[in-house]
Amino acid sequence: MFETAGTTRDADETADSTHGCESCGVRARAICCSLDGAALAELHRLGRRVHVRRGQTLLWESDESVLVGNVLEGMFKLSTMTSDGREQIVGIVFPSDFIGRPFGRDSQQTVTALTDASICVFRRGAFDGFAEEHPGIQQALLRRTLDELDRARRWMLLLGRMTATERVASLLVEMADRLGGASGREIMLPLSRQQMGDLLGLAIETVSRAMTRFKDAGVIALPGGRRLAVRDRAGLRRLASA
Amino acid sequence: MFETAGTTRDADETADSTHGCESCGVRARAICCSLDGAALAELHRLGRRVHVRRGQTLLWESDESVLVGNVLEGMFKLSTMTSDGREQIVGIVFPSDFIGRPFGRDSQQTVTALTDASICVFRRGAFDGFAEEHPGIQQALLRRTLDELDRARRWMLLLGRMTATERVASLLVEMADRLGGASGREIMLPLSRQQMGDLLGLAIETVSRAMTRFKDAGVIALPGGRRLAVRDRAGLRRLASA
DNA sequence: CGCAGTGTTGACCGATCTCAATCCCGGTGG
DNA sequence: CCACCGGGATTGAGATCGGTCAACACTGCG
Repeated sequence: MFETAGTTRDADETADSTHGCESCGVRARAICCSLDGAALAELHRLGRRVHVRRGQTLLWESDESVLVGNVLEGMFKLSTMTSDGREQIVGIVFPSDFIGRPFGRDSQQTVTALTDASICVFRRGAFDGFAEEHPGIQQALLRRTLDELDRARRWMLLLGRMTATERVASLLVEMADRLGGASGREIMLPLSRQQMGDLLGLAIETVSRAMTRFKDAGVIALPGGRRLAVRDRAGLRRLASA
Repeated sequence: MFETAGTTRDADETADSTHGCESCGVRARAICCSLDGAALAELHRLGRRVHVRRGQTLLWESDESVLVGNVLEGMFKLSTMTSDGREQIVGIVFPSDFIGRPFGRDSQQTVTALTDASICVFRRGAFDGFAEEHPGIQQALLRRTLDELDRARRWMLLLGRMTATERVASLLVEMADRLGGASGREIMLPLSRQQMGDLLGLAIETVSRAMTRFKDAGVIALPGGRRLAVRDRAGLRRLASA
């Protein structure tokens, strides 16, 4: 579900192209790492850097896919909704990850910033054209998409077959792995309880109850708000089973 | 979830290469459609045609991904399991679809034939090497994988947020669209009730109950066994909501 | 200090699961 | 032609997990 750890900084809504790709923080990890100088310069001319605020939506489900891009800083959620408004988060996007649906088609998900964020965006048509000319980009995208598909399918097991306890524990383990580093260290959850519920297919209260049970069992600590520290990683992993 | 309609014929377990790609039934739709004569001949030399029986497993979850291929005839399921044996079907594979995980990595799913089937298989290493040399293949794979990812994510909405009724109705609608053609026509479900449950994240009894409710409501007919006729497609679609 | 938004807790309800009995269809053998 | 058999499918009864509704607590901020 999660791809790469990343940090968030202040952001504003201006667009600029003042920085070259050389200074780009995700240069080595994003799909552009497959490009050499000339091609990179060409791609650079097609893109611009955009800052978005937490909560802002970049693409709407079933609208035409007008833009694609790389995440530079911050995190996004991908979500879909039923016609009556039930929401399911289908992916979390981290810095260096790719956003949007290249090659025709409507966007199948809504893309919303979970934190203030900055991205390097391209008009979809222009990007498609560039990709046609540059197999390296398609190759990089392919590998990324295959990984993403594996992750989505693993999540289907969670949604279809796991209990609430297992789901919440799985999420916390993944969070800790991604954001936390050493055990015992405190991390800041990037998701509200509601968003955790939307990701896990659970009601907000069920998420909350599971977490207090884990806290009472001494497996985690919740110093308040979105702060989390994993006390017993093995125990938590056991609760996640899978 | 489903990609292409297909038929099933008798099959045996022998492998052969007697037929050229020209006569291949999925030539126009599989990823090899991106190849010209010479490259196609080269790929043909790497592959062989294999027949498998219903129930036979090609790849096991978390084993090394040793082979990939194109489905010629028949259908497969992709599935994952929890450590204690709960199963989730994460995809159904139809003729002309691609099977397996190219580019390193373990297979993340078990691939099992739902019907007698035949496929055109390659050793994964050999296929990877070929793909490196032929961007067209990677491009075709990319488009396919993007579609598959969209489908997987749509299914996540079903698993995470839909009721049992909606799930079963959604599946039947999709089945009818894929296999049925005209409304009222009878189709043969490729899945047992158990497999429908494993795909929908439901207990077998829940699937069965939903179907009899649909039958009693006159929306579908169940002439017995795996046979199904959709009587009121609009009504069924309404039950599927989404 | 109070307000608003978020998170927690409790009580209750209902959808879905589980367990178990029965049914039905297709195939087999007498 | 029919009785029997086996496996999948259906049906029923009861248990349970998670959802819903509602009250309350906490946190951060003006």
